[in-house]
Amino acid sequence: MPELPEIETVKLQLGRVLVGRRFTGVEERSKKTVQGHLDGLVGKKVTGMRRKAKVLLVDVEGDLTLAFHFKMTGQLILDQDGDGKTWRDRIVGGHPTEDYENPMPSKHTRVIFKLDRGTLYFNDQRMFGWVIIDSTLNIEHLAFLKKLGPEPFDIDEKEFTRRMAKSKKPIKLVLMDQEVISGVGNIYANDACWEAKVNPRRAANTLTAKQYADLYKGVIEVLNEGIKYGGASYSDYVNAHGLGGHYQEHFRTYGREGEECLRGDGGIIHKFDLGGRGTYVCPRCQE
DNA sequence: TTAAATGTTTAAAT
DNA sequence: CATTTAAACATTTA
Repeated sequence: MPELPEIETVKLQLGRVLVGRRFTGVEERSKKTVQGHLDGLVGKKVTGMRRKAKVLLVDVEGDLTLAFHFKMTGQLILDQDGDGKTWRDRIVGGHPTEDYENPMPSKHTRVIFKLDRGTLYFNDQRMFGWVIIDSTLNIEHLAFLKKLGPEPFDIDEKEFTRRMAKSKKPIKLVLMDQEVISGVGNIYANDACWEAKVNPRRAANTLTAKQYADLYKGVIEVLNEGIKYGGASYSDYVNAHGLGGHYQEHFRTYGREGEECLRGDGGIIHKFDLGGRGTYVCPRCQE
């Protein structure tokens, strides 16, 4: 489920307990998920957690770093007592599914990290996600990370405008282009456009100065709100566990097809396809 | 049975 | 070259 706020939530919640733990074993269940040699982790402690856009970085003793990309359906589950059975001792993050409370490992478990206390499971239903282990330096020089644009938080309105206005593509696609700015995916792009009263189809170089400014503020606002609410999830598993993920209750447009616009302007949220992704607009305030 | 799903890459078409 | 469209990756669920 991974957009920036969801990964940030995993970093914060998981980081609290994972930092300081020591790897005691690894099990690679899906070869295609992993790049590098995980066995180098055994005997080493986690020293820190970082995030670059939608990529989670776990720093480990000996100048090692693990990089996780959740893509559409990646999730991390830390089972703290290590029996894999009950969910009450778990810290879960990423794509919300029944696996949040199912016994671990499940059929979607791709990598198992055994710890001195507890077990960490990387699950990924659709197997688009990846885990890369390498030296910290090499991870930081990964092509994937190097080509990422800055996160919205790291640029000002002027730079945001400059970057957006370079393209004629629909503004929503430019928002989601990780090489222009990074961290914004489909949900937050939809909501940011609504915040700014901008039609997602509008050519990115044709917005008014006010619209660029509003869009910049909108992106920052929805991302910050996402982080504040602990990311988004479809199910209520996370809520039931008190482990975060309430942003879905605050979606502006995403998943609200047929519902009234939250501005109360009487518009009915309309869904259409843009660049192959579900796109939601209020025809009243986003024209 | 068909469509769609919170990501990214690649190729082909315009 | 810039942009658009489609498909691919693999699986589940509505």
